[in-house]
Amino acid sequence: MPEAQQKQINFFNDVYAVVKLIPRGKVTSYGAIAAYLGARGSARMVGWAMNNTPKDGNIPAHRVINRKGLLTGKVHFNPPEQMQQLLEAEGVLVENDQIKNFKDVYWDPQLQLL
DNA sequence: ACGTTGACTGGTC
DNA sequence: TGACCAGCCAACG
Repeated sequence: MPEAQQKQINFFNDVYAVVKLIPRGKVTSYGAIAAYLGARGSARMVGWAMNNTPKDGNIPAHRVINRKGLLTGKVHFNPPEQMQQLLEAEGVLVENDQIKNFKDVYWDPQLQLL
């Protein structure tokens, strides 16, 4: 396997690992994950990684949103409505593709270190 | 090789 | 929060 590809897969795995650590009923942002991994590039890489999220892995991608609490990635779900549906099922209030109690449900990966 | 694009973010107004 | 801009890096045509 090419070295570059291996490196990218490791980055993906890190992203997935952090996403899996997000407690039920909580959400976090792409930037927070990027920062936790050492800001390797930028938050866009996290979004790119999510775009390659393996469907067969138990990745709660619906818990990853942008800094404004907006469900920017809902269109990448199948179907898109499922993202909000999953969040609401966990107790996260969503309205108009946006987290209502964003501050309350926000979870910072850094807390995982404690 | 270059320009565009994107599940982003932080600063400014 | 909204709009606009710049920085960011890999993928794609």
